[in-house]
Amino acid sequence: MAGGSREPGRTVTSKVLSILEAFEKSRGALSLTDIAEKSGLPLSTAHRLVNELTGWGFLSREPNGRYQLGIRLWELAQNTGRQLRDAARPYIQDLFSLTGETAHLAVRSGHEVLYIDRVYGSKRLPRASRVGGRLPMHATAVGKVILAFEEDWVRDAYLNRQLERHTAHTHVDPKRLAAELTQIREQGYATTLEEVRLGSCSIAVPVFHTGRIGAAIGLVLPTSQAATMTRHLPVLRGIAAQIERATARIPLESLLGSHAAGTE
Amino acid sequence: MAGGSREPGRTVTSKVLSILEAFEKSRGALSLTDIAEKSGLPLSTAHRLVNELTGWGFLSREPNGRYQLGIRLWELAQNTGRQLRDAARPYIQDLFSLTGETAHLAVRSGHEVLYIDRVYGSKRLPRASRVGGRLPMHATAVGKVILAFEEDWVRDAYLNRQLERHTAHTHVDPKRLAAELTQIREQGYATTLEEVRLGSCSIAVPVFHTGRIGAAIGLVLPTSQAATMTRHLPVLRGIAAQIERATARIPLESLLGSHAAGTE
DNA sequence: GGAATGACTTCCACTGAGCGGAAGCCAGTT
DNA sequence: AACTGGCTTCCGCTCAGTGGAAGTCATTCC
Repeated sequence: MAGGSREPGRTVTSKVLSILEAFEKSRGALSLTDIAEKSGLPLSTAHRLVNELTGWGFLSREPNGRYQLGIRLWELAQNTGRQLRDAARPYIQDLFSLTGETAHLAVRSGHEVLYIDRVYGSKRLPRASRVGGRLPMHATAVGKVILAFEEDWVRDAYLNRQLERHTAHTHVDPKRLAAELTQIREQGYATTLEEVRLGSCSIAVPVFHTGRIGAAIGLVLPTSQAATMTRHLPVLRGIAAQIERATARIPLESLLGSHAAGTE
Repeated sequence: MAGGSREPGRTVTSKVLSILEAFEKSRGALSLTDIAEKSGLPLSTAHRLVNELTGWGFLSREPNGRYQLGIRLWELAQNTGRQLRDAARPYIQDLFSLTGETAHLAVRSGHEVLYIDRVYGSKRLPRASRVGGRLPMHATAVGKVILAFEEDWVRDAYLNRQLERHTAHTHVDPKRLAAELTQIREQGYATTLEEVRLGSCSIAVPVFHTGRIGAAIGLVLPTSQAATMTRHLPVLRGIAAQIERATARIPLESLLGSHAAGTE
């Protein structure tokens, strides 16, 4: 039957999930053709699956014919990690109101920091991070502080990889980074200075859970405030302590559902 | 061979999605057996699919062997409706800081209100609503205000259904509800008094987009404040205007991706 | 201790759901 | 009127998916 590009061995499940993931790679709505391309599926296969997903509300179709992730997906996903987000949210808000700066809550996911929550003001700011987004650990204050307090093997594994450079200021030398992490562990907080993006710096402190590092909270500020950002340390530490208290009674697994679902 | 409960005609996609939806019906982690039961699949089929979903990070397995929705799902879903949430978030925060009361942003989804965002303080409060959660429109202030300003056919369709009663105070008489909606349209805000849950009341105002009702913002307060809750109206209206301004340039579809993916 | 229970995992031969090339359709565009 | 690009439908072949049954592994109970 004339060859064809049939790629046997691919499960239906993997096709469905590829379709959903196609939307991660690109902002905004996708046409059927885009989806087929990004997910590596023949057009007619994509068509059939996309239709079914739309029927279930996992995709939605805009008036112009393009597709978007559906609200059903979002609704479902709200259950994920809710314990941590819900418990920590008011404190992250306090952190923002007390400092007036963009405040973050992040955890480790594989070799990256995953931003769980973020509270910010209405002034427009250049946003490198976003809720649900990932950044490398060595370039962010939340990442560094998590890495610093992680178990040795996690830190060692991390430092053995090629460290991505974001700006000229990113610390990518494993030796120097290791030394920096030691210092962070001693002083109890981490900072960055234009290591993800020019114009902004950040400071973060650890949040512990059952004796282990669980998450980190941090602030992002314009570089102009770099010299004085340690003035926020008392607030950061106070809020971290409150989050620790609020989450202490929640079993670790149900905080994020064993959050090592690391991409990469 | 020999009968068996094979249910032909069921697509793989539907099985995968049923598994994901199984987690909506029940708080917390599920065992494989639970999943199989809730999704109506034979155990071995569920096992295979669950394994694959876990591999992709759409489910995660806790140390105790139970499954949870995975972070991957949550990450993906953050893209949904981000435009509206991100644009409105700072204003909802202001609404909370200015009033000190739990603040909500909600849209209509089918015949229900869907809570898009929620800002609250650290004091423990009985929470009827949650982000990603749904409530009937006639029992909530945000719901009533959306219904009041919706197109006639939406309102008529709604009133033609059996209206669910949550407490003794829920307004379930279609005639009286219709009159109430007219009044809401005239006065420009809606209130409830213990209509979802005893002990709390609420007030909400509409948020328009391109001339149509797009969303609603509201406050939930303890019943003790019911008599004076209209004092928050100026703030509510001011914030609504700001959200309208902030979202005006965003095309309607990309706000939530044509949000009528209504369950029910 | 060992049998019984409950929950998960693996196996494997049958089969229909899924497949996808090709043809059809429908707006725009030239 | 021919062309183009993107979506939708069709349909016979075939392999991914299936799920009953048997195997494994804790835990509980006698």
